[in-house]
Amino acid sequence: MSTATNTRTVDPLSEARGRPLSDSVLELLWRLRQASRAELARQTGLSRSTVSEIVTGLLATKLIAEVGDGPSRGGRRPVLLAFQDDANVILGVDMGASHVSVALTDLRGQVLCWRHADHQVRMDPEGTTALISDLCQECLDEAPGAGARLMGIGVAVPCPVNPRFPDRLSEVVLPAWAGFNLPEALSHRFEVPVFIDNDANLGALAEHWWGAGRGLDDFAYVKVATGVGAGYMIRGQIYRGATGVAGEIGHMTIDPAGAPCVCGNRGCLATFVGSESLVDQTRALLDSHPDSLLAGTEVSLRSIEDAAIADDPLATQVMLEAANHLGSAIAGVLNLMNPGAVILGGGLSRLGEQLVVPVREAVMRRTLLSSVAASRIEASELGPRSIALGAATLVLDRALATPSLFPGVAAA
Amino acid sequence: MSTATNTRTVDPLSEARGRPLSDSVLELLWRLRQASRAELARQTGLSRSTVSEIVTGLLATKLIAEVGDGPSRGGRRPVLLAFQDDANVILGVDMGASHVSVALTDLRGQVLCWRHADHQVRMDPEGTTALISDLCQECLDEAPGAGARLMGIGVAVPCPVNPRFPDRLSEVVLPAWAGFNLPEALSHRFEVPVFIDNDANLGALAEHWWGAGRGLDDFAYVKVATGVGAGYMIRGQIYRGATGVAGEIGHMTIDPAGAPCVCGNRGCLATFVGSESLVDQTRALLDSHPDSLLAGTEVSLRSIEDAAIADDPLATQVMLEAANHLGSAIAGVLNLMNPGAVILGGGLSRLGEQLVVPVREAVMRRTLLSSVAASRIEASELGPRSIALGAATLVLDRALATPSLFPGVAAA
DNA sequence: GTACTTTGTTCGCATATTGGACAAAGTACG
DNA sequence: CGTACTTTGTCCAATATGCGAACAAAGTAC
Repeated sequence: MSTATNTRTVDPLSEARGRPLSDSVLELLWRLRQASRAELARQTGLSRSTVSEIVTGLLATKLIAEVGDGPSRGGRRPVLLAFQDDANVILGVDMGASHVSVALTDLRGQVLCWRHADHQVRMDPEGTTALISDLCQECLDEAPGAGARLMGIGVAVPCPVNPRFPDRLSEVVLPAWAGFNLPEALSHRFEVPVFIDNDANLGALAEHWWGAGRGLDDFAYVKVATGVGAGYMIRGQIYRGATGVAGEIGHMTIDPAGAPCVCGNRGCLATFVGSESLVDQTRALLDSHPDSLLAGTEVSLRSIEDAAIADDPLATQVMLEAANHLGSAIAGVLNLMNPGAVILGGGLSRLGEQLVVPVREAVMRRTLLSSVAASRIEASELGPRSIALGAATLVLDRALATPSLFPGVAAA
Repeated sequence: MSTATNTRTVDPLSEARGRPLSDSVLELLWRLRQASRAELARQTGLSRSTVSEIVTGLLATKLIAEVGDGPSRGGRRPVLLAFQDDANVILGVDMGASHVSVALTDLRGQVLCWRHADHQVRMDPEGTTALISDLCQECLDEAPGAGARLMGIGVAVPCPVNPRFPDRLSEVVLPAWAGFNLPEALSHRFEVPVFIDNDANLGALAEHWWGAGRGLDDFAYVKVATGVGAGYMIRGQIYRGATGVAGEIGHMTIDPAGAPCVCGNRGCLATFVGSESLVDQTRALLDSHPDSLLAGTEVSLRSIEDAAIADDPLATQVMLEAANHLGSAIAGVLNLMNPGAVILGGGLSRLGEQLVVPVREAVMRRTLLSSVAASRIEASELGPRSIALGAATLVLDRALATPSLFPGVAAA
């Protein structure tokens, strides 16, 4: 009774089985973009008659449309059906520790509108919720007719999400948010279902659909920004662990003799590559690099990244060390989980190959098992918008798996 | 054309979807052991008429039987149906680096017959295959009528298994076995389907069905014996990674300044807790412990375990150090994967709490994230037979998910 | 122009499952 | 006891889903 009607849990595991085959037609057409009924029949294994019937139903929803004839394959020319990417829009919210971003996307992950604001999210649930609502509304207002076509909102949060209680944000990471129900607030305001998940998980989801993880059902996404976190795709689905805290790579022990960490341990990855640590390291080295681009400036993670991109020797050195430590942790991920790829995201991935190459080298130094060492290690293809995009994709993902989530599609 | 008809791949991912609901009746009755048709209808959500029809079919296969009336729930007394655990038998083969064990089980994981033989498996595919065949035959001969009721053979191998080519054993770990097709040989000899998987994976499966992992859909099993390996249950299924080598925990770096490992790296877990390392450590300490139980004996992993169980100070010290290093690696597993439990198996788990308690302490020292540190860490409940049992369970697992594998059940 | 191919629809059929009716067998209680 | 209600298991008609065959429309190949 207390949960809002429109707020959805993250992963309805119970419905994994017994999904009607007919649902896969829509998903397939989404993937193919365009196809004839006959082609859909061939690829789904359904009969042409069955596909015809399903297509008739989908045409009524306006999610697909007939768009003329295709080329003949030696007989009558097929009627092409096309998935209508603009039939609906989705809002994706990236709530960071100190910023909020909102993306309005179509059903192909195209960003139609983008809003970003710096805000101290951690301490201010009410203000943040109001800000998110405003940014969402701005996006909807900017795109003509978007309000009426909105099908859902996805939210990425910078803390673990327990799949069993997706509405409650972790009191450990965000104590001020205890008892505050962001999804319900958004669901009430915009009257659409709201889905929520951890930011690294949604980065992985975005890469799986649109980026370097396309075609891979098992890979890891490592987000290196203010903090470090990992998200996993396992068998094509986000993996959250038993209690939703899988991917806490930031507190892996890299060096038992390292510096103490806020978590109470020593030598955690976060103590080497967290933004605070990188800024400190940079400041300490400034004396011996008086001609660095960073000399005399207010050093921040972003300014270090920029300097490294500009080939500043000091910043490059800091990044190389960070890459080395990242490599140690990633070697552990490879040994334990054997992902098909490791995709590096977050602010540091702006460095591209400048980051990836030394990480690869560090991994090689730590894993000589040939099969493991062959794993792909790559930078994100999606850039800073990947988290908000992933949040929107969460909604799309659920809807294509369960078409009754689309407005206008009758529930099975 | 080249694959044997009866050799099955490990995990037919493709058939995950569209499984007929009727199949779940058998699985449910297996879980419940006894239930009436009405009870099955309530729990599956199917109508009583449907369940009745399905039950009629299953009765004909002798997999289930009517076993009298149950207590009334306020009306007519229900006819109890019982799963017939002895309707079929399964052979589980544990092929280690230097031993072979075979278990004959019923459909409830009960070991009906057990055979064990030491053998240098690594270099001798032909001899090992013959030995396995003989041990299997002995088990079948010992149990009356077992030969006719055999439904399948599961095989655990001490190397990674690529799900896409389950028949080919890793040339890296077992070079002499390259091109040798063990499953095909067994399938031809016994004329039943043969399933194969890695030993740690099957240890995890056994714990999931019969041991400390019951009721947990996400946990890790760590096998500490001659080598160290991990098997994962993820969402109730074995997880093998992108290329089947997930769980290579033995080559995780514990200490970057540690001793060199055969893998070319330094400070791997295997260099601390592998049998060779433990034997070496023990020998080195023998001088300073002249009154140890191990003094003057041929030290082996097994004798160290025995001595530790007998509270020998030297052996205890070696085990404590091993537990400490194991804890480091397990802390990494907890941080990365957030399993619901970590179950310790293999020879060292004979120590029980003597091993588990120091491992827990070491983990606590390395993971202070409250949610992670709360993870259960336990010793295997199944003992040395767990791997062979898991191999047999692999067959049972597949058959309950796909009843047409049971002899006598018509294919859908 | 003729023979073959491909597409999409229509229609009858097979299969799985449901829901209602019903008889058998029980309980609850005056 | 007898009556009213419950539960169980079966039978049967109704329904939904998907398939295959047949067919007309539209195209290609030569």
